[in-house]
Amino acid sequence: MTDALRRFKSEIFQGLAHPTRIAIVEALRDGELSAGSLIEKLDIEQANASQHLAVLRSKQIVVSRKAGNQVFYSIRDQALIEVLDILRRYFYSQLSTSVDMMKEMARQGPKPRIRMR
Amino acid sequence: MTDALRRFKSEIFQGLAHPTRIAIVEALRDGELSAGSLIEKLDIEQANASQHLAVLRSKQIVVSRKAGNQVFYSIRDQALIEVLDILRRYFYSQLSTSVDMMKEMARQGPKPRIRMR
DNA sequence: TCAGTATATTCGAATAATCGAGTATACGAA
DNA sequence: TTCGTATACTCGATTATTCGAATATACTGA
Repeated sequence: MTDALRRFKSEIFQGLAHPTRIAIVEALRDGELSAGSLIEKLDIEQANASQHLAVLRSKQIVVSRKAGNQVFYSIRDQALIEVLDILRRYFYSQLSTSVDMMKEMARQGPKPRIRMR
Repeated sequence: MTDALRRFKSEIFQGLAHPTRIAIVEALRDGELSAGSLIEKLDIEQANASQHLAVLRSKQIVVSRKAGNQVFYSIRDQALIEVLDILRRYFYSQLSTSVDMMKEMARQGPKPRIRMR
């Protein structure tokens, strides 16, 4: 049983292990949004959004509701928001002492990946 | 800054996105352990353990301390334990209502990948 | 120095994740 | 039915993760 629990947790973590998917979950924090609203709000490709939403669905992180020809997504459990909040605090507490963070962020720069706003 | 925060979170999640690494973090819950103790306790290959520990180190999830011949690992921040606890509660609350969980768990057993929607 | 123990790293193969482009499906309105 | 919109899925290429095996490094004690 413990093993199943660990697999379950790792699936949740895997589901959240991408910046875009975190952005999606955070965007849903205050309530459901249609896939289209998410795409617009996050400025991502439609196909990409759909793929990430499929991942979130498969890990049971979000649930979807169909209304007419749109699909509304919402977070399945508030616990996940709690988790993100804990990590936000963790991030800032680390920031004050950790210069390694700079390394981590710089690692993103040199390669063709451009981001970093 | 929001972007960096999301990348940070996703790195943490990625670091925890493997059952073995979750087992390691849980084993460290009550205090530091040497790499050897972890290997024995979790019954995993030495090289594999070392690789997973390297991941956890690179994501700043654990810190290591060298003492003579051995290396002791501990969790960098209690926040991560909190996160695991939240997910444990989440798991059990889902269990009572979610039959999909069984599918998820069954998927882990035999080799053939079933694709269900 | 050498031998033994503890841990880390490298290698190569297998698997999985990711992306954009293209295509398919579902729905509402005409 | 057909059209237009919203969303999902498939494909192929690229990159990342994972594993065990082998090797390397670091430390201790003789």
